[in-house]
Amino acid sequence: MPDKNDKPRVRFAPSPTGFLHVGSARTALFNWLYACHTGGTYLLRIEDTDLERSTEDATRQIIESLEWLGLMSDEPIEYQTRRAGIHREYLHRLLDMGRAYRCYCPKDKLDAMREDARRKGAIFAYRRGMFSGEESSRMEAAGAPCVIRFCAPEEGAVAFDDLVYGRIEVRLDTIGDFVIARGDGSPLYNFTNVIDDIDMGITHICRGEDHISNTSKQILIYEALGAARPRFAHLPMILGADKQKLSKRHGATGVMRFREMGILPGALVNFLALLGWAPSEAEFNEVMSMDEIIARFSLDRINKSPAVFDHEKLMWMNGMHIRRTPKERLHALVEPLLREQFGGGPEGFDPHTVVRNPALSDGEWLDGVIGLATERTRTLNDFGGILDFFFRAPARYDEKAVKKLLGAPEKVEFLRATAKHIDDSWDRALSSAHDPKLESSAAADQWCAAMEESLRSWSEAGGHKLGAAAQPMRLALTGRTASPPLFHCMWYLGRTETVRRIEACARSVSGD
RNA sequence: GUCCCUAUCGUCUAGCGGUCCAGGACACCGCCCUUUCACGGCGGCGACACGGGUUCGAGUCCCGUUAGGGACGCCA
Repeated sequence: MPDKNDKPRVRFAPSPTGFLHVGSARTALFNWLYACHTGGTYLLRIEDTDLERSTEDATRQIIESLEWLGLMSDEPIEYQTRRAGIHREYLHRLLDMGRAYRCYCPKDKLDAMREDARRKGAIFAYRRGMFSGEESSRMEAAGAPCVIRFCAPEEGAVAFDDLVYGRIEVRLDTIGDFVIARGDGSPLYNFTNVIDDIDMGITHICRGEDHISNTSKQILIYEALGAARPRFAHLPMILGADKQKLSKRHGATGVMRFREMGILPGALVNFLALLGWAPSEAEFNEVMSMDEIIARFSLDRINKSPAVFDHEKLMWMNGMHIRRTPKERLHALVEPLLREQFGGGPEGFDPHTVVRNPALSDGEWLDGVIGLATERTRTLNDFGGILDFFFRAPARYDEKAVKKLLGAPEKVEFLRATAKHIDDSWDRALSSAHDPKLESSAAADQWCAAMEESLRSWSEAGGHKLGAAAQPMRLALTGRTASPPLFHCMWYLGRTETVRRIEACARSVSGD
């Protein structure tokens, strides 16, 4: 029996200063995938030590986003502000060991030194002793506020083997005595992050590439404390179309925005997983479920180069996921959207505004209609636009199409004759779909096939191709030249409404 | 400016010294299926940033150049 103790423990540690960004979501995802693949544990830690910028609202939104993506913590969520005792304890330990010290150097002096160094093209690394004269002692005696700095070694180098980037080495003379606690005593990121990772037993740290330069500082703290350092895996950045780091400027970047756009969480996860990572198969189906991704995932196949977020590909992938979603699930997702757009109470759509085939139950009808749109969508929000004519008769007809398809009186006459034929043969087509054992959608298919055959032979007998009859009818029924399959539209609209719409269109076009 | 990192089709990527006149996916363009749109199928367009090495042989290793990104906080 494998021991949970030798399994990886990973965490996602967002700071609640705004909504969950897709870049952060991708970091959370990779941690989660690694934990799932290895049978390890995935934790969530809210890094809210920056009281100025952290908000409860952001915390709530981040958790909501993670829940939606299915990336929730295996253990209760940790909040850094509730761990202050631990931070204090370690801070004193470093102070007692002489690996940290109080620094009274005023901010303006610091700024001047930084500016000076930059002008000379040098690295600014603050060192203990740079401000320790009389003034410093006086301030200390007066109990002035001071920051606490980590006492960093000055010679040699820190190195670590990044699981993605390989060996990274940084000279120690580029790292100064960095601040680990503010003037008010509250601890800072580079410190709390390390302490919490030690305390929570984190074995692998997977985070954005922008943290590479923090890593060497953090390793120094691990070493000062004699703690085992975790393995690091840095993820390449996600870029916008302009190749700049993805930000609000690039439009939708918040995870919840994608939900509003009608993106499926599984599609976003799938898309994000493939940004900077690819399975080992040379050729593979890019459309994958979470389980398929987990099974293939490994850190050593993560790319080093940054990736541009391709919105078009996300849309394509979302369409693929919509088509893979089981009927019932899709119905549950789409029905509220249709209801919102076309009205109707909790009991169903208002029968006075939605005229439909009375032979079908509410459920059969909605399932059927949603099924007609499914392969035509890229987002959940597309359903309404494709199916609108089922919920209300066309208010006007595509002008160019009217001119082309119904521009002559004889064409309008032919449309009227077509309506009559549909009306006359409706029930005959129905008899072929009579088998009560047939599922509703199969019955619909049979009726459609029968009706198509009927209309085909009728129009061919009159010297017309099927399309000559079908296209004007599509226009009459939907107001457009593009729609789901015509006979299915007729079937779900029902006999009365189909005939009514065709006549209404003929009247409207001929101006009487 | 300094430090770190990166560099294959427009985009996401496969490639871990010969099997690559570079493979797949999105997008785009044709054709097929077809009553329209879509789905699906088939085909096309399209890349190893540049220059030096190393090697019998380099997209693959090394060094430069160039370009891009990140970090240089009492933010995380």
